[in-house]
Amino acid sequence: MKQNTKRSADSVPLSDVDLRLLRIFATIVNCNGFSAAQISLGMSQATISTHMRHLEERLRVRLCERGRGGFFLTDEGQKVYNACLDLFGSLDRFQTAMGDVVGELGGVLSFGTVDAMVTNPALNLDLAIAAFHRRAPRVTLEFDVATPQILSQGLLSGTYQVVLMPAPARPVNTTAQVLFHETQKLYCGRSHPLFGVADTDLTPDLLARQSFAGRTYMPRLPICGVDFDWQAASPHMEGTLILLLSGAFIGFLPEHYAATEVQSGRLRVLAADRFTFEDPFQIVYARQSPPRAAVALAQAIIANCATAQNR
Amino acid sequence: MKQNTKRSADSVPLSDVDLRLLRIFATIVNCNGFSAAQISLGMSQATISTHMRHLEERLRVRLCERGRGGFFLTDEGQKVYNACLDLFGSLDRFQTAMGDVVGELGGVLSFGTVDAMVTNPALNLDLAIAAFHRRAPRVTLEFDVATPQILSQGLLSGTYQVVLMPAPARPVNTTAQVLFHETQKLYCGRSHPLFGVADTDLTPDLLARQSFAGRTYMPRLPICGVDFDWQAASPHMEGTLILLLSGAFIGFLPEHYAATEVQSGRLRVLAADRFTFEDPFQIVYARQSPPRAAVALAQAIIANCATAQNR
DNA sequence: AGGTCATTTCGAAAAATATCTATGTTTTCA
DNA sequence: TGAAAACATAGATATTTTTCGAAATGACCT
Repeated sequence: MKQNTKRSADSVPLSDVDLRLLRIFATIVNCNGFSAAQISLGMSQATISTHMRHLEERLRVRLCERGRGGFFLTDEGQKVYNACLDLFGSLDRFQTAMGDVVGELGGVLSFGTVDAMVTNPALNLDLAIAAFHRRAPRVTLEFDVATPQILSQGLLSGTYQVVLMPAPARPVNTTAQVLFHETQKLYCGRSHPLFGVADTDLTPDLLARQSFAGRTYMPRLPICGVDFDWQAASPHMEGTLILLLSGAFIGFLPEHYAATEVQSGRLRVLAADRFTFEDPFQIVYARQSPPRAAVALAQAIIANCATAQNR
Repeated sequence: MKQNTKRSADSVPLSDVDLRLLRIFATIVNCNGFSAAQISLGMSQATISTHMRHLEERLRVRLCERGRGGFFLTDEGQKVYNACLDLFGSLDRFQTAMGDVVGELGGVLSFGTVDAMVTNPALNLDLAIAAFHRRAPRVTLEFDVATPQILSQGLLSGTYQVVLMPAPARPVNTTAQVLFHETQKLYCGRSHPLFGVADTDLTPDLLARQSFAGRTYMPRLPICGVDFDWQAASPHMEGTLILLLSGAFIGFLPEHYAATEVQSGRLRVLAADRFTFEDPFQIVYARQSPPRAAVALAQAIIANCATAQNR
């Protein structure tokens, strides 16, 4: 018998055995060298060398330069390495799915959120995660911080299974629940010209003339009736904060996030009553066949959120 | 040496060797039985049986019932099978990426389109595919027909690399080019009350009172000034066509698609001059790191489209 | 030139895998 | 009840894979 089997030497590698080579390759890259990878891989460096040769033969490409001059990836090696990480992600997800089938919560769960969620007093993310880990101790939790765009995209592409993000942009085919509303107020730094101006003098017109620092992903529409003059933008809160502290810009921050800076006198609220809006936040996960661990995490977060609209 | 390595028996399977088992499993499912899979797999039924046992031991779940009573998947087996198809898709994509690195166009390329694209005279999809295959003969082309929603979602999740769909809903992080405009006109079937009515008597008001069959994914807004009475919807053209032929509904179809039915007298245009609109169609693919084969296919389609706005 | 470091190559032994043939077991159907 | 179909199991064997130790290479430093 045995008609096909043997992988034709001219075809690209991939399949079965080769997967191990890819894992070895990735480990070598992480360890930055063959010798250093010995411990991680638990094999002699002679063996490692052999494996690398096999992989490079399959791919017909040199993946890394090595030797006395140091270890570094070639261009192709970099691409392959990236592709590997993607692939391993898929394999993780498969493993999670497998664990689901068997009934045990296991594998890897990727959670993504926008930044500045720690200081939020209503959302007890730490407690939620503790609770989740108690309930699903064998799940490896991957915690990532990114922009809403990246998050919703990653949710669709499977990079994230659960995501915490502002509400306006809910991706299709997902289940979402609004968790809380974040109060955003307008601030400026101590050295900003408006720092000493009385609230009553802060006309929309005056504010519209100031350099404004916004969130990169926000639409540049008028806010609270003011058509701000976007002169800077940052995708995250910390960036915005620094811009404001510089004294060159005014901009919005979540109240809880700005609180400490306000107390220390480095930041000031501008007409708190007039320039404020509520940003709704939601917890989102895939609608069809979300891993049970994903649902568990979402529930843990909802349960631990003080102001959650518990349906 | 050798500290970890060995997969702990209690952990879920996955890894290296097991991948082969999954492939075997999928083949068995496709063949609907062990004996039938012998030829496809090129191994004796005894061997196949052994493999299945191994897989089920790893997963600690019975995947299928077999025996004289017939072959069928258990619930778990069905889930695993689905997860497998996902996983194989990821592996295909990895292989494509690998081919890209080496410089040869290979692997699998998934193309998705809405239906009723064959009869479109401007778009020479057949020619485009022929040209693409000449240029990239080693690429396995997967051709799928689906709704715009599914298509744009699949584009983001990596299920499709290239997609042909109506223009309004372009997903983020993609490259798109409008290819052509499809002329949509209003039709009704031979047995419909309006079939004999003169065009001049077809007032918007009269049309608004007819039962209307629309496309599932279209927003239910007024079209050409008429607020149609949605009483049926289908996600594809063929469904819409049957609804119209039934004589119970009026509805829009692409002109080229309705042409044959109009000629045979089974369909009639309703006031062609007044009730018509142009639906723009676009070719879309991922913006960052699209496989080169994807770009090649997109270009082939653009090149072969008569009315393409060649930038 | 000599020494060192990182890797490569070689050859052989051990371990794991894959597969077959032949023979049971179970279930269905006549 | 018995034959046939579909699968399971056992034992034997061939093949592949993995790994290591030891020696070789080759660049770099002094």
